[in-house]
Amino acid sequence: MSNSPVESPSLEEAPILHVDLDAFFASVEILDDPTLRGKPVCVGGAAERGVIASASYEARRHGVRSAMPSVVARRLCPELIMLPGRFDRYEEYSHRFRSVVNDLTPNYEPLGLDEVFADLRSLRRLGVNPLEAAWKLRQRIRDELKLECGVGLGRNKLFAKLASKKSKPHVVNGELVEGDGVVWVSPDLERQWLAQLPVQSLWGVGPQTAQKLHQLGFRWVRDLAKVDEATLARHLGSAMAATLISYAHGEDERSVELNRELKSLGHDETFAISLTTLDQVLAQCRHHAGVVVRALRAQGRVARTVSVVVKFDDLQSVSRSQTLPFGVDDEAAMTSVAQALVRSVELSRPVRLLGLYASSFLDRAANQVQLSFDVVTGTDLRSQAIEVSREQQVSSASLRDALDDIRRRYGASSVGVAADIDAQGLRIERQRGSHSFGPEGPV
DNA sequence: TCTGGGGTCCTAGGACCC
DNA sequence: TCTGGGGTCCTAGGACCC
Repeated sequence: MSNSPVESPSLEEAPILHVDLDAFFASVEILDDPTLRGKPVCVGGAAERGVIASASYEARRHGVRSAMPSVVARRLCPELIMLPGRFDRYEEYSHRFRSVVNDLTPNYEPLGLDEVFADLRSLRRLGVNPLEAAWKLRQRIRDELKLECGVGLGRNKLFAKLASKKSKPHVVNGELVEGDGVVWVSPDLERQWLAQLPVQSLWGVGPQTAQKLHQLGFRWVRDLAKVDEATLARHLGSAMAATLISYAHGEDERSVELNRELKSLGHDETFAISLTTLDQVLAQCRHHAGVVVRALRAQGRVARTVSVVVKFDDLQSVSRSQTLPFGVDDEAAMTSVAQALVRSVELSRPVRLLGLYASSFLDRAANQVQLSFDVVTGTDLRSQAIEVSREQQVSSASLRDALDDIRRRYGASSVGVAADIDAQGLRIERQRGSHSFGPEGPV
């Protein structure tokens, strides 16, 4: 992989830049504790159900990778140092990282904490050379943050991202090979990559889609360039088919989007020991609701849609959601809705994960106006104090309606079951490996 | 070896309105 | 009496990304 010096692209040839910090969480931990340097370090859950979120290159030499179950990582590397993660600290570094990018151009789009895409086209008037800008950016990140990174340049997001991946260090036969630091995808390289890359290197092709494509006989990006779109759409859906065929021709219309609005937020937890009683599940709903409403308030948002996800030990998951006529951001309301939703799920097996998510956001201020409007139409208000208490009444009446609605949607019988379970306390007992609950016997 | 927690987007079907 | 087609919103599930 070489970029000869004469091949210095113009902004038209390399308008999109992608930066990716190396082993971000693990690198921050090493910066904060230099005694970790040179050791196999990773950040992630150490418990039985934990996975690796970030691994130092020393850990990667032993085969440890992010998204790998921690038990596997420990087997591959018994001396692995596993750290729980300090996400506030990573966010601080992430802000500093974005601030350095912002000095180059404000036209950037973050992806997670450790990546950004930037559109360099607005720098045309300044006579910016993309390769020089990329090297300078990389050097500033090294100097000011003491973090390593890879930078990719390309005609679009597709190639910029493939390039930054290529620019990074990688492990070959247990040995670390330095990356190039900055990679520009020249037209020659585009052709070479489109011909030689496996389908799973494309954005959006994960294990499931890769398997489907393999079964259809498509292993390489070049194979996808010859496919009939309608045929592919029958197997992957129309959006995925159109996207992959575009990518296979080197086309990617995605723009660098500034100031993307948050669309949902939530909290979920995989329990080290699965929950086996309704009381435990309801208590977790309350806990999750607290986390979610604090995040909502920090964003100045209220959410109209509340969703819960329950994942069982067999990894099967069930979701329930309800869209309210008003937004919520208080713990009691969020807890009520979450608990009503979770009661509509048949909890006959141990619960491995519980998730609670909020979406369909409204501005907090807009929501108050709406609640006030409801009040004013019905009443002649004489004081702010009364208005506030009436708002609460309206809100709780609407909330009652919403809870009734959830019960209605899942039928009177499921309400009855839920009520019975509630009254008697759900018991899930292990009986010769199977589970039963309440008076109903084995399920 | 057996899969986290933060998110995004897509699909399909049903309800409802015009 | 039976029937249309499009648009929007909502719900459940699935796949993917970092």
